[in-house]
Amino acid sequence: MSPKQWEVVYAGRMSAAAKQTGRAAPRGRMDKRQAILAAAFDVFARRGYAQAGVDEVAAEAGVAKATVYNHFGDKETLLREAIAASAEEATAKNLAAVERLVDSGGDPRELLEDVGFRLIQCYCDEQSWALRRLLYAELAHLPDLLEIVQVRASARVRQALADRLARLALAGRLRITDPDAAVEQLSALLTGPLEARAEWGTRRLSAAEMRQVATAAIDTFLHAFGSRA
Amino acid sequence: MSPKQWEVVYAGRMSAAAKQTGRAAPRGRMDKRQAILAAAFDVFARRGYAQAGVDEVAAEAGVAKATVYNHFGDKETLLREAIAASAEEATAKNLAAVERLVDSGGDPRELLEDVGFRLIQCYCDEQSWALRRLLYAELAHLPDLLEIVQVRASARVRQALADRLARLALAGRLRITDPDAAVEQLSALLTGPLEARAEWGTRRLSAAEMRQVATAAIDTFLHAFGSRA
DNA sequence: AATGATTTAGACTCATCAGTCTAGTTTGAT
DNA sequence: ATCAAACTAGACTGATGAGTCTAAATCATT
Repeated sequence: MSPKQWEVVYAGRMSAAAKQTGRAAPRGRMDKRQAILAAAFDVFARRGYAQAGVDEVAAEAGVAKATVYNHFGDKETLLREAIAASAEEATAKNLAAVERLVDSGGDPRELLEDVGFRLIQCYCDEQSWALRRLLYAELAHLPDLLEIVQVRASARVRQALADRLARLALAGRLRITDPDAAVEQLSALLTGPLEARAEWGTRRLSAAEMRQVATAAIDTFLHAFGSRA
Repeated sequence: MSPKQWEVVYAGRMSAAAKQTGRAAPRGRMDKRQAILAAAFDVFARRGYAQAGVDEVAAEAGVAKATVYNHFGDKETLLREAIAASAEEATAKNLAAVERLVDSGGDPRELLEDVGFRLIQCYCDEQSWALRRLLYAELAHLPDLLEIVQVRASARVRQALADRLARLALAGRLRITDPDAAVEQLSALLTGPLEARAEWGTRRLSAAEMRQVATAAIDTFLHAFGSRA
């Protein structure tokens, strides 16, 4: 990649970060910064925040420890930024799945099963499990992590899903009075069974098993919210 | 309490622990042991495993640090035992709720809503959130915690619930083919919405809100599994 | 009262690790 | 080619905390 292109990425991220958080603008070269964030997330996810050493992150990022401190100031900020970046990434994938929820005239069951399956795939992604683990783990002493993930990830996906369900209801494909309540039930049905089945993220699920969970979830959902119930 | 009574408790716990884990028998006086376990869980839950100091646990238990080591050998064992004890306690409460699920001839909706509400109350207990947080947090580097909680807590409650649902189905109050699948859907509907609503355990839910979640869950559940669907 | 096990306060060792500092090297832009 | 900013290796400090040890005190039992 040429220097010009890096600049574009750099400027893009800077303005986004500035708008959203008002934090001091990141300094230093962008490729290093990205590498550090990725390494930090991996190491934190693998070892836990307290057990992870900044030296270790630096080593995995192929960077000197001082560079980490030059970019992020301290370990806590590094965690926050790594989590925020990872959450952003995961959200994008989730939104892409929700976007497929458009009425194409066919049986809504098939459509919902497809989108449900895709959402389950997102949820079962290794990084996704790691993100939730990290969040749960550090929530007690870094309560502001919640805001990062809830506002910038979870709430956005729910909002998008509610919008799509509302449109399907308006088109007569579903019988929904409160789209938010419907989303609440749907996402519970989709993700609830995964905790136990995937053994809280320690076991990989086969595509078949994920499909099965999606089918069961949509079946129950349609009994409650389908138009020809 | 008299010394005799302590002996009884002591022996009881020893044999149970020996059967289940094969760990070395606990030594020392039982009241101290209990106090340490309770304090350890509190401190670990409040600060996280790595951030918690054994000195801190000892202080909160009103005990010398050496006593902690005399009872549990090291910090990791202390965590395991504290989690196991807490999980046992939580399971007992859950099972008590499930036990109320008996056909009394009336509308099954009311019955299910009552039991659902009670299960939600258990789930939203401060200690219950702390337990899940701790579990999630340390699962990555102590995988055997999963077995403790899954086998001795989660699975037992699901089993009991499946049994009760099967009896209701047999009595014609529900239309269920696979009780395990029904339990999976039901518990997803009951607990799924709580994560977001309780902001992952950082916010206390009102009884009214818990009731509302229970009502919505049972409503959806009965659309799918009620006999006069 | 005697005894053996348990508990206690607190000092102590040793390892780990966040964060700093230094002195020299690389890099990108002009 | 030059310059300033970014990067590097690695030594260093200071704090924290797990686990041990000791000598005295307390407890339960006989």
